[in-house]
Amino acid sequence: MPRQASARRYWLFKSEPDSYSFAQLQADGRTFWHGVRNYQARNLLRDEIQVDDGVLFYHSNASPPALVGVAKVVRAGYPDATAFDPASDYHDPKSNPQDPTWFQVDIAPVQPFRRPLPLAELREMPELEGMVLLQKSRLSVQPVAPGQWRHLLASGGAKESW
DNA sequence: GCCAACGTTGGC
DNA sequence: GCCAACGTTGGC
Repeated sequence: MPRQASARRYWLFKSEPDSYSFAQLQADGRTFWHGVRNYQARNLLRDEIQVDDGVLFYHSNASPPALVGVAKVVRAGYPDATAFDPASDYHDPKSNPQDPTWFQVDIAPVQPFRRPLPLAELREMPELEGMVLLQKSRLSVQPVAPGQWRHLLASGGAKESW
């Protein structure tokens, strides 16, 4: 049974554009969001993030750091195989394939913001009071409240839905 | 490049 | 279980 539209949830994924940019996601059409090695983010990837959820794509360590586009979840959490690969930068020798520690989801691009929203500008928006990104948090996968989502899409000139 | 904030590790 | 030391993130 399909979920109610009201059950769709929203997330923010950070990526350094030098390693993986929104433009690259658009070129790829879809990607495996692998390499997350933080337990709080892992819990979201494994337990909370569902197909069709919305994703805000954030460029960290960029000039300026900014929200740059909208993506959607196309596959829910499953084990991150790079953890088992000794040749991978993300190899985790403590992770057991029988009981994986690290998870990933797949996302696909929806559309870029017509106007990227720099972090400094986000900090000025009263609508974003309490947003995880603006708190002292280094979480690379984090929740976004529905009101914040709507505000950000409107501000960035992106459509409400897909 | 600096460095503050944060998360993880490991000795005890 | 505490907490100091260490490594990483990420804005500036």
